[in-house]
Amino acid sequence: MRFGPVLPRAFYDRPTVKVARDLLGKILVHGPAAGIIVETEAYLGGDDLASHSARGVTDRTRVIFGPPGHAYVYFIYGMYECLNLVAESEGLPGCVLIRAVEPVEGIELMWKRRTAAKKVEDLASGPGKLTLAMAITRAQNGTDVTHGALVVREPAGKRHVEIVVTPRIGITKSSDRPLRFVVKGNRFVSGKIIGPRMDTDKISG
DNA sequence: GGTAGGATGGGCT
DNA sequence: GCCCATCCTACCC
Repeated sequence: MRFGPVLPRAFYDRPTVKVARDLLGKILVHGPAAGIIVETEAYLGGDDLASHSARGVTDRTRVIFGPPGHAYVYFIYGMYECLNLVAESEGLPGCVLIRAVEPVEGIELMWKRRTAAKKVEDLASGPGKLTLAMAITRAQNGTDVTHGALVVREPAGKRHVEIVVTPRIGITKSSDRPLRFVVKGNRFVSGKIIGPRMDTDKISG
């Protein structure tokens, strides 16, 4: 087997910030396509007004309040879809937006799916780009990511990842919180600017 | 190297 | 009717 075991539900059944940090370096797999997760954002419950869950349970947000280890895929700006992984115990909101992966398998397929990409770094360096590259759509909304075609695996060999913490991208509400997590120095992250570095030790949860 | 503006449609008030 | 957890192109240094 090319990668390690699939992450179990217990991995996701924890505080959202911990799940977001620990997902860095793990392998997102969808069928023949796979990539190393290099950038995530945490969307919390409580007073996090940037979260889709902030206005309560609706048809769209139901999955965020459901059991951990499921995919929340939403449609944005009339054109794109974004992948989240649900954290926290059932009944509590919390999810992790996957913002970028470093392609490792099915790269030829990704080139076909991402006709606008000019270099490898463009294939999946953004939440809308990676769903295109990996063919993840709203068809996967609500699916269980602890088994099946869409899963997250441990990497083949464990290695330490250094994490940079910044504010989240593209939001206006609750925009000052240190809830974006990036693999330090990785060139497959979204955008050109990593953003202001914040104090990792101040993260709680 | 950089950025401004448009595409495009679902969710919610 | 307004607001988006975005991306791409055109255009300008």
